[in-house]
Amino acid sequence: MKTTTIYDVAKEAGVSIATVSNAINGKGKVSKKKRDEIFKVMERLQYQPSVIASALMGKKTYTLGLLIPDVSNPFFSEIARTVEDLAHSEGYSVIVCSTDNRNERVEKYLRLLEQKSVDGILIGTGMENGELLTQLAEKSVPIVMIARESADVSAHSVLTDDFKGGTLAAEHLLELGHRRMAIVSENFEVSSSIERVRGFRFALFEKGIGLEDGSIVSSDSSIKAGKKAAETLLQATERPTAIFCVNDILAIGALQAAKEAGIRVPEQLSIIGFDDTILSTVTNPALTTIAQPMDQMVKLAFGLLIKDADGDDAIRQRIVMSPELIVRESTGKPTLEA
Amino acid sequence: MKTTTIYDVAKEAGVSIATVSNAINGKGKVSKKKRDEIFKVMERLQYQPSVIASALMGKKTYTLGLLIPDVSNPFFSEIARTVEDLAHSEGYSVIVCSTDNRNERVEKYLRLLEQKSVDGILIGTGMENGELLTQLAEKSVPIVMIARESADVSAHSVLTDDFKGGTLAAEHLLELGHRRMAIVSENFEVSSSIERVRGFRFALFEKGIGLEDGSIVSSDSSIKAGKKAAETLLQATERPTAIFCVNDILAIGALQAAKEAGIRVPEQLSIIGFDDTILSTVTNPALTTIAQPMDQMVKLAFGLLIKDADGDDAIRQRIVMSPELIVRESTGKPTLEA
DNA sequence: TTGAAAGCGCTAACAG
DNA sequence: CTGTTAGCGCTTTCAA
Repeated sequence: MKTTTIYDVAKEAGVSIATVSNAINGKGKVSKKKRDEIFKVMERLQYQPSVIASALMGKKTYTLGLLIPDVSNPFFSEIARTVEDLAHSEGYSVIVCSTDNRNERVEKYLRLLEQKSVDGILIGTGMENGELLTQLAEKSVPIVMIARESADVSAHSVLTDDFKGGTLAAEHLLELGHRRMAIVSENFEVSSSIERVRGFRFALFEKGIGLEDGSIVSSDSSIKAGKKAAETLLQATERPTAIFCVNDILAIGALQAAKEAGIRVPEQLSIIGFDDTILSTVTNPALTTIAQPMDQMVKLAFGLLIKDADGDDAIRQRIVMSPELIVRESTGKPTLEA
Repeated sequence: MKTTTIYDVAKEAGVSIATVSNAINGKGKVSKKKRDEIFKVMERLQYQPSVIASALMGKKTYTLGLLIPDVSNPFFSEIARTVEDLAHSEGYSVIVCSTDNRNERVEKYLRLLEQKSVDGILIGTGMENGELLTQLAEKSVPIVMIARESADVSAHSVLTDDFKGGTLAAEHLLELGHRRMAIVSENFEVSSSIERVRGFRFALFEKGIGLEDGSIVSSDSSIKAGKKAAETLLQATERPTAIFCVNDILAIGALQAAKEAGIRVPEQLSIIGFDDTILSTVTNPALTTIAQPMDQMVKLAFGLLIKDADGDDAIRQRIVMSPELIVRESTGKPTLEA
C-alpha cells in the first residue's frame, strides 16, 4: 500500500495541494467548507503528513538527540525518561545515544544527529572534543549540556554543584565522627566526578583531616569495577571507616565488597554514594547518597533547548542547582577501634 | 553558517552533483582522481549529506523506533541499550518511546514514528490495538515484537517461553520443599505475565498442589506497589513460605515488605523474581530469578527487522527462546512450622 | 480564497 | 566516466 501524500488528499478533496497544506497548518485563509472537506478526506485516507518532506523545506524535524554515557545505567535511564516525556508533550521524539564516555562514539553520534537535522541536542556525557560541538553550534544546532560541563564548549548548561555535593558527603561523614576515609572515583576524567572528589577533600581539609596515601582509587563505572576498587581500599592495614563513592553504581560495588569481606555496613563501614538512583533504594542496607534535582534540571535544560530552537539566541546560560544529602541506612557512627 | 550541500561540494570540486553523489555512494564509476578531489573538498567544507533529503527520495531514514513500557525500568533500559548498540553498528539510530503500557501513548508514538518514516519498529510493549499495527505493516513498515506478543498482530515476534519460565520458578520452589505459595502478578493484562502465572500454577497443579484463595494478587509494576501487594500476602493467617513475583521490580517490593515485617529471606520466606535485571544482583539477599536470553532475543529481533526492511518479505516468524533459572540468595528451604 | 509553480538536498535514470 | 534532468512530499511566494 503506497503511502498517501498531500496530492492524494488534494485530488480527492478537489482542491490544490497548497490549500491542503494551508488547512493543515492553519496558515492563510481556507474557507470552513473546504477545510472540513479536506479534514474528512485526510481522515478517510489516513493521511499522515511526512515530517521528512516538511523538514526538507527547512521546518523542524521534531527530533531531539540525547547523548548520555549509558542508557542502561539507571541514573541516565531516569534522565532519558524525563527527557522523553517532556519532549513527547511538545511533539518531539528523542534519539537516545549511549556514548560510554568514549570520544569516538560521541563524535560519531554527533555526526549522525547532524545528518538527521535534529532540532537540538541534549548532552549529558563527557566531551573532550569541544571543537565538534562548537562546529555544530555554529551550524545553529541548539545544544545544552546537562549534569556535565565542558570548559571549551559554548552552550547552555544546567548542572549540579558537584563540589558542594562532595562537601555534603564529607560533612555528613565528619559529623558522624569519621576520620579515616577513602574515595572511589571514576576513571574517565569526568568533570563532575573530579569536582565531587575535590569538594569532599576540601571539606576534610577544612577540618584539618587529610586522606592517606592510596586512599583514593579510580575505577570504571560498573558494579564489578567498583567492588574491586573498594576491595583494595578495604585491604589497607588501617582500613577506612567510611568510603565516599562518586556515584551509586560504585557505591553498590563497595557494598558488595564489604559484604564479601564480612564487614558490616554501616556498623563497621559507612558507604555513601551519589546520584540517588533507584538502585540506592533497593540495596540492603539502603544507600545514603547525594541527590541531584534531576527532574528540575532536565526541565530547565529542555526549556533552554526548545527556546533556542525557536530562534531565541539568548546569551549562554549556566544554571547550577544544589545537591541534597539523602540519609538512608549505609552510613552511621564509626565503631571505636584502634 | 549555512549548511553546506552537495551543490557546494560539486561547485568547489568542479564537477556535477551527480558525480558527487556517485562518489559518496560508491555508485557508478568515478575516476579516482575526481573522487579524491571530491572527498578532499567534502572534508574541507565539512560536508554532511542530509539524511532528510535522501530519505525523501525513498531511501532509508536509518532510524528505528523502539516501543517499550518504560526506559527507566532497568529491564527495558537494558534492552534499549542492546538495541541501540546493534542499531548503531549498522548505522541506525533509535527513537525510544516509553508507553507506560497505555494504549493512547502507543498509538500516538506509532503515528509519530510513521510520520518520521522510520525504517522499522521494535515493539516490546503491550498492544491492545492490533489494528493500527496492521495498518502500519500494510504500509510496509517492518515491525517485530520482542518479549511480547499480540495475537491480532501479524508481525514477527521473538519471545521467551513465559509459561516455561513460570514452571521453572515453581519447580525450583517445589524442589526446595515449598508447599504454601503465593503470586504477585501484574495489573495490566500483559500476556507474558499471564503466561508466567499460568506456567507456575500448572507446575503446582501437576504436583497436586493448589493455591489458596487470595494468594494471587495483582499490582502495578513498581517497587512500592509490589511491596504493598506482598504485604497483603504476608498478612494472611497462614503466611506463604514462598512468593513468585512476575518480575524483578515486584520481587524487590516483596523483599522490602518482608524486611519491614521482620521476616527473614530466605530463611522464613523465599522470593523469586523474573527477568534477571541488574536489580536482582544488587539486592541483599540477591534475588533468585528467571532469566530471559535478552541479548540473543534482541539480536534476533533486530535481524528480522533489518532483513525485513531490506525488502525480504519473509513469512511471519515466531521465535521462542527458553528461559533459565538463576539461583541466587533469596530462595531456600522452608523452615518447618505449623 | 485558492492555485500554479518554484524550490529544499538528494538520487536515479538517461544521455553524452 | 560525467553531466542533465526529473522528481520525492511539502511549504511558500505570487498571481488570479
